[in-house]
Amino acid sequence: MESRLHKKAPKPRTRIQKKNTETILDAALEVFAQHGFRGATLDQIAKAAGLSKPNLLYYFPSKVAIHRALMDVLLKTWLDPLREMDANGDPVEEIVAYALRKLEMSREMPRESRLFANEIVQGAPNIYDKIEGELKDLVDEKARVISGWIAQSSIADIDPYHLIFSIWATTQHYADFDVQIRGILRPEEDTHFDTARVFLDQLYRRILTPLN
Amino acid sequence: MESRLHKKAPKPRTRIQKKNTETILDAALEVFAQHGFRGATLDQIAKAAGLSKPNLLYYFPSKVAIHRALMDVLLKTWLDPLREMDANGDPVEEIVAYALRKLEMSREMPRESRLFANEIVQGAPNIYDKIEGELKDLVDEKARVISGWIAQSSIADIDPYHLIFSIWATTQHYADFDVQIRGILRPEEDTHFDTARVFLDQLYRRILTPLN
DNA sequence: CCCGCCTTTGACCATTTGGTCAAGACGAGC
DNA sequence: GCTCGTCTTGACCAAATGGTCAAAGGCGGG
Repeated sequence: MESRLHKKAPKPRTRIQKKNTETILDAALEVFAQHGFRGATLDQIAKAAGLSKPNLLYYFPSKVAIHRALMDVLLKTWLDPLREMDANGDPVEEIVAYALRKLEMSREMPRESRLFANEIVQGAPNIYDKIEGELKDLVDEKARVISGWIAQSSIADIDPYHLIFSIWATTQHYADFDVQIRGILRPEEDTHFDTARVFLDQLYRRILTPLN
Repeated sequence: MESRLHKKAPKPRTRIQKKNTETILDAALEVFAQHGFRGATLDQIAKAAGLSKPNLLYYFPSKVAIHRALMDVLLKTWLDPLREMDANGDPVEEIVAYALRKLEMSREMPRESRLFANEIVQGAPNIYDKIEGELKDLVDEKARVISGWIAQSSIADIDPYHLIFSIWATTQHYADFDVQIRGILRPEEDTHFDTARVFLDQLYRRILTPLN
């Protein structure tokens, strides 16, 4: 029962606590994603959450605490698509599916993507330990899987790490640089995500399929 | 002589003015790139420039003026590699060379890349007009060139816009997400840029080369 | 209906921040 | 070495910002 061994004990007891912490985190996501940590203010978050500033600080001890809570939840969500990549599946399909899953995340969760982008661009001051830790571990593991596929000639011979980086880059780009893309394509609705899906499917299929 | 028609008249008259405005812009680049516009402070910039805060404001009327001056210079530099893409050159080589040129920029000018990234991620509040303007125009023009190459079967049939986006994404990623990449690869020196060059060369060559 | 606890907030505080100002330092031409 | 315009800065200001606190509001169990 006592899982107090973990540093984080986010235990919303009452339902009102649960509701409010969620409201706050959602508002914080919105604001942090748009302005970055230093650029965001408690007043903005409070207003977005529909609560008073002292009330925010009743649920979270400080601004950084809100940000940290957000990043903790985020990193897990963020890595899930990569975790799902199955060493026993069809190699090309697994990697392509991973890329398309990430693209889908850019469409569905652009705020989370931008929050992450802000944090990394500014030097990852709050999550560098996690990058060196669980992120690196997961990537190393999956890079090994990909290397295995290459060794058995199931996919073309390419650097697994740079492959993963390119998937991150090309998919997250559609969330992080959204304004730029919309400024250039001027898409009706989100049609550019459909054309992006076709493009990325084609791209990764072509580089991965072995030449023979 | 009187080029007063242009809104911007950055005319450093004396050499000391020229030197100081340059010093300030360099310091501002450093600070804005790391903290974003709102996260950066005049004191930080002043300290980085080795000048007093009032002295900054002697050369630039305000914080936003510094940022604007920086973005003005930057956008031109940023688009140069794409401008150089020659409609009369060898299609595959032209595009691959463009990608590698952009990668080189990520290596040589990471601060500029991150400044740009910060601005776009946060919704491009200060340069949206330029995105819709000269950036879109240039991209449209080059997309037409690429479409021409596709029509004459010089390269494979892929969406020109998404191709350009993917080049931006995969190359700028090495500057913008630098900490993440270093956290994962732990490269000695900048060796990962060399492996990235090989990877991207291979990648774009393979998707562009027509199947036949 | 009342008690005690969870929740909410107006008023307040210290610090930071963008920006001003007036006075002083400096430097090039005479 | 004097003068005038350029350059530099310490002191200052008003607004914004992260955070505190005491008091009040609300709500469930007896």
